[in-house]
Amino acid sequence: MNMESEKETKKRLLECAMKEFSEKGYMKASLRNICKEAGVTTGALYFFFKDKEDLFGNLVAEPVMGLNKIIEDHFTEEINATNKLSGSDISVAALAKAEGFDDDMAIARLVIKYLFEYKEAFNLILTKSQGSVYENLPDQMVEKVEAHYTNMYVAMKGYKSKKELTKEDRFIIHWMSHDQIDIFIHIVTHCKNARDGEKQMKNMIAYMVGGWFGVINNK
Amino acid sequence: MNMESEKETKKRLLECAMKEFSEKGYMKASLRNICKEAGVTTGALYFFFKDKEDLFGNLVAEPVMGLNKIIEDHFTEEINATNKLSGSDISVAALAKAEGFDDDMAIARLVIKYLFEYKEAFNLILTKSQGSVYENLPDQMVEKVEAHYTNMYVAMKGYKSKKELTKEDRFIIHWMSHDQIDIFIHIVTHCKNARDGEKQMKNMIAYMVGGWFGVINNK
Amino acid sequence: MNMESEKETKKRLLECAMKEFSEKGYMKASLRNICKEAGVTTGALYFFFKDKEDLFGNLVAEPVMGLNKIIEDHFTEEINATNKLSGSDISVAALAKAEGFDDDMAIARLVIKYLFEYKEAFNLILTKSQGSVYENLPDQMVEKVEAHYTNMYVAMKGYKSKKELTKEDRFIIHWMSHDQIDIFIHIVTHCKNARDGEKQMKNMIAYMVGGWFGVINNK
Amino acid sequence: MNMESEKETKKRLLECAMKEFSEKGYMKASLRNICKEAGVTTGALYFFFKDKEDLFGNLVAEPVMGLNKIIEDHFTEEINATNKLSGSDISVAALAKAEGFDDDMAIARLVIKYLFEYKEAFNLILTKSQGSVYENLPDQMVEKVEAHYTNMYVAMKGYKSKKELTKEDRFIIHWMSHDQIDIFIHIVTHCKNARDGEKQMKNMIAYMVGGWFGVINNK
DNA sequence: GATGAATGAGTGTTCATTCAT
DNA sequence: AATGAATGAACACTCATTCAT
Repeated sequence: MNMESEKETKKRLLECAMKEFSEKGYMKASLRNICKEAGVTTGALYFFFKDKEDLFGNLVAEPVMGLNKIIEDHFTEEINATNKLSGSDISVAALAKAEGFDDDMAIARLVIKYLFEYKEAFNLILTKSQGSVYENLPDQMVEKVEAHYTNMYVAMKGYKSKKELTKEDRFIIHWMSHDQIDIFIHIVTHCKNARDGEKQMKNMIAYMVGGWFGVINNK
Repeated sequence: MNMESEKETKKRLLECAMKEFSEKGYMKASLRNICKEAGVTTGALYFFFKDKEDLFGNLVAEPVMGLNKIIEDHFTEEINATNKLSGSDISVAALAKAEGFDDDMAIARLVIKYLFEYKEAFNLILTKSQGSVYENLPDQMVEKVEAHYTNMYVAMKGYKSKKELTKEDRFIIHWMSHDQIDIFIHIVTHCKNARDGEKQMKNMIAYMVGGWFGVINNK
Repeated sequence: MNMESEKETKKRLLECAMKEFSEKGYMKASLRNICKEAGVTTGALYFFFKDKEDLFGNLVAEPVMGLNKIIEDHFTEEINATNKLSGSDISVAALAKAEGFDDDMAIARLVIKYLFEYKEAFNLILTKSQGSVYENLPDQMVEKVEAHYTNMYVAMKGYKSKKELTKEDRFIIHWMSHDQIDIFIHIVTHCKNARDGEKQMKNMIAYMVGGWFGVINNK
Repeated sequence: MNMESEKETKKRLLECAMKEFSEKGYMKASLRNICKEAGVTTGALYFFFKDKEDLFGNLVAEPVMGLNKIIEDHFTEEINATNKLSGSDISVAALAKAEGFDDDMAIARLVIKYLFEYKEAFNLILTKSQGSVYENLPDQMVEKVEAHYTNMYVAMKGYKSKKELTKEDRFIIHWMSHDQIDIFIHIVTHCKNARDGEKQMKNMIAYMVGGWFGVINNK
């Protein structure tokens, strides 16, 4: 068990952990099983990882941070830009329409590419993390998108400020933000690779853009 | 513990189970806790319920079946109707456009009303059932809707038969079916009552209808 | 395992626990071992006791409370009595000398009798409780005695109030309080029964009284 | 980690061990923690020390041996001297009274000075050694003192030989020996330095001497 | 109807220790 | 002189479930 392993034990543990977590979910996954599968004792696992949460974290932390960075880099600067324009002129609406969604497609492509780079990890977080600290990740991402979408919505509706938003406005904005994230989740959990993902995304963007106009023009 | 309880034990167990499952989710819920809260021993629970799954089932089975009936009553007969029409004439598209969504709003109203009648139960199934046999209920409902939506999609696209459906078509149909169900879930988990739910639903239907046309007219 | 046990399992567990704790001390005692010895599974133990601490508590809590009551009943009322006399007259010193120690012998007899009633338990607390919540019990008892002894010391020294106490006074009072408790501990851990304990106690009281006068008359 | 450490690793390990043992006691102390604190791996510890017991021993063995030597140098020669005198004349009692306690004060001063020289170590042995081979050190020291005190007691009582000692005599001798050791323990655990220790000791010696006469003159 | 007792397998985690390099 | 890796046994504790009464 020396010649063959040589520092690969950790890798093996991570692989087996990925398998176990993927099959049973965070809570039902058994560290004993992971170790048995990896051919080591439980003590070995605790040499490499602090605890169950840490083991799971080693599988998903990096991808999550990378994704957060991508989203924040994109949306926060966009929010700043929009805020500077706020209250200015009619072209805001036009801009939102014309450029907003093109932009979205660009970022979406980026996100999808990233999601598939770490497909396994994101599948884990998105569908098997209940019980871990990552179980609310989708919600957290929705929150991040929501600020951006609120601005877009205000512009497209022709509101002069966020203060004009009704309770119904806020509800549908939340839904659309949720749905945007859900689209990404759906793609990464239903497509086998990034190319396929991007291909399907075209229709989904069309769906979402159609949805937006449906909402904006409603009543 | 005799005069006061008398056959109310089961009711009390169900109430406490609802509370425990809602707070901790199916897996983390402890039967011990439920019994302690209900003021009985674990043995009592096993007199009324076969096991943990059965206890959970008693909380949600009826609402689920009721919902299934509503959906099936509506969609299966519609599918039959559509199938008889299949391949016939241009009016199908018109019908889909004109009546399809009106119809959808009607059924949606029905569904929402029903969901809120058993709000607690549906919240349970929809957000706290991981680990139980109900964890895939949303997916199962998506499947049911999908057949109906496939027909609608075929009609609106002007296809002569389902055989013309591409892989991309099937993918977006699946997504839209999923999204339809998600709309219901979103409403029942985010609105406090049926009236509020119906109110928010108008925008969501607009979103969905907009999305459909976005997809149908895409490219 | 039914006919023979019949509600005696708890008793058997307590007996085995007493044995295990006495042999290995609180920390090194193994619940597994206790259960094995008692012929039940670990789950059974947890039916009767909340956790390790609770099991230990069941062995010693009652005796401890009883002892506390005896001590408090005796000393707190005596402190009240002394406080009412405070600052009054010379007879206080006389009283302390003449009656103080007689009184002590009376209470000592009471305490010793009680200690031997629960000999095993007190041996446990006094010598094997490290790691449990009872590990500081002797210190706590010292504190209780200390208030009483401070009053006695003040009276015997002829001080008008506690404010006259020097740092050295306080130190020796603490030591003598500690020693008083230690006498009880010594007796219960070195004598086989109450009769023997009382017998030895006479000399120990003589030692303590002699010590007091040695201190009071010092310098 | 080379330039700076260079053979200071052992010293660092000992320092960290002292801290850990002092905080948690022998049993609860974690070698892992000690090594982490010292900035080395557990393997390093095992290069310098055989095992946990050996590590603890390295902190306390030398002081313990030193103390033993002081006590033995003093008491054993005294016992020899007394033995030679045994059965001789009345002056023995006088000697015991007059010189015995003066002598005790001298040796006590020596002991206290030594205890404070290795204050940390003795605090460790005296209050944190449960679970290690040193846990009975106080008892061992009591044994050593006991032989000496037996002789003193015989002399003061005017017995012609040890054979006259009753069970009660032996009991109170054991207690007084125990108390003598306890006085040292109390001082080293309650005083901050040797000067303070010696100061408080005067009263304690007065207490002990008073106690002795109380016992000798009893009944 | 319900209790009280008990099972047995499982959980994550910690520990002192070992040893090839 | 020290590391990094790994062992293996132990730990307290929790769980759903069973069943005689």
